[in-house]
Amino acid sequence: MTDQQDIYPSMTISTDQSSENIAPIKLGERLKEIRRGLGLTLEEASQKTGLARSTLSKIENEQISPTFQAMQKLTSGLDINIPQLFATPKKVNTTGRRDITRNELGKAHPTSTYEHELLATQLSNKKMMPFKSLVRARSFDDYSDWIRHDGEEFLLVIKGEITFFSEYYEPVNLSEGDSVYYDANMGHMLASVSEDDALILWVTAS
Amino acid sequence: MTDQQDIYPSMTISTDQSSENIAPIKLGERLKEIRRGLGLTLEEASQKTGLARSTLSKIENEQISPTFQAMQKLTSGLDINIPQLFATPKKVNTTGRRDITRNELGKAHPTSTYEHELLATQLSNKKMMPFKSLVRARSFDDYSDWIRHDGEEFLLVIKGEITFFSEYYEPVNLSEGDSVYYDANMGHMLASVSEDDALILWVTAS
DNA sequence: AACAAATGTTTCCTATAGTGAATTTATTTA
DNA sequence: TAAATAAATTCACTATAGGAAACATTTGTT
Repeated sequence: MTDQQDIYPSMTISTDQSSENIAPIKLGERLKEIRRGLGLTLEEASQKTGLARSTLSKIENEQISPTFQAMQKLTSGLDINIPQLFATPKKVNTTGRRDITRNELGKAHPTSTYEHELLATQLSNKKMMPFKSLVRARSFDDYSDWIRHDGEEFLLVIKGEITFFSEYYEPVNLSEGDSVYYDANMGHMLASVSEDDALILWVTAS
Repeated sequence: MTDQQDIYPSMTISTDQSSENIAPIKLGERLKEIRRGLGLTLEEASQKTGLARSTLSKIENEQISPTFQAMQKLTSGLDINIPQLFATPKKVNTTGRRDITRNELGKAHPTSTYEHELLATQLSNKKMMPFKSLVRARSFDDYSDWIRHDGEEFLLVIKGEITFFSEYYEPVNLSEGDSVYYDANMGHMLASVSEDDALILWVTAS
């Protein structure tokens, strides 16, 4: 699945762990709060960070935009967390999106071991990526190696029966209606047990 | 669904964004990975970020230390978040969790309009919450108001037929195999059309 | 191979970040 | 209150980031 993600925008998952997407960040203000919170003067902060007193002053007053180097000195010197200093400027607050995919009318995406049908491909930047898959593989050997990628995955058997192989567990058979939720960093793969290819629903999030 | 989430740890969804990683940083290297991962050339990245191609090249090769301004352009232009920039992608937190739910053996959770069956309840702090639901409601009037909550939702009709009502769209009928992906902030609700209660799979992420 | 097209790097210049010293502003103390 | 001291800001300068274009390198094509 992973290899072609770039080509399919609808396959992109918005990782969106962005903190409270607060306004266009007032880094200076923030820094001042932090320094004050630590009860430090500019001079003391200067000592700790190795940045000139004047530089700190300018940063706090938004007169200059510190370099990454400077920020590293700041964060290590004052022992603060870089990600916190940032805020993603644009809050995408998506609301009201909707995408219906009729049965069998998803976007086909065949591989050697699966016949994927991508769902909700009209929407990009989703938190989840849902798709149905026909499991063509019949045994472990149909794969060259474990499948492994970021995020978590949920799968539900819609039709047929499969064996679910995973790196840290014994293989287990899943029948219609059975489901499994797992960490996708753990190697995993599927094989159909039933005569016909099994049909499953897959949802990924990262 | 929302009202009782606190009581059920397995219903909690990990919003993530925990502080985690300490600044390691080969920023340039990391940026290059990200850009490449997005399948962008320097020129394309330049267009998206508003930073000169040469500047991007220098940043990637650690020849300069970008200013905060530049970094903001980077993160908003490439739609990446800061943790992503600072996280070493190597740290595979292979938790190796796995949770199988056999057909009809999920955790029952009945309401007036739905008969929910929670799946993967052994795991807490998941990115997604999957559950099957029998749709008992037969019409719009069975609800007092729109259902509305944070996150995004994916639903697939397993059995029967339903009408999907939503705040900004006309009602639409969904049959077996049909699915819909929508923003859960948008008011939504379901009613069974079929004689028997319809069975659906639901996955939520926020 | 020879060429063309694209992608990436380096150069050279301007704009701006960073610094120590001078200046101003706040705070303390007599 | 003013003087003394501490703290923060501004000044004048140097160092470095950012941009346009030249240059180099890679990739694809005939």
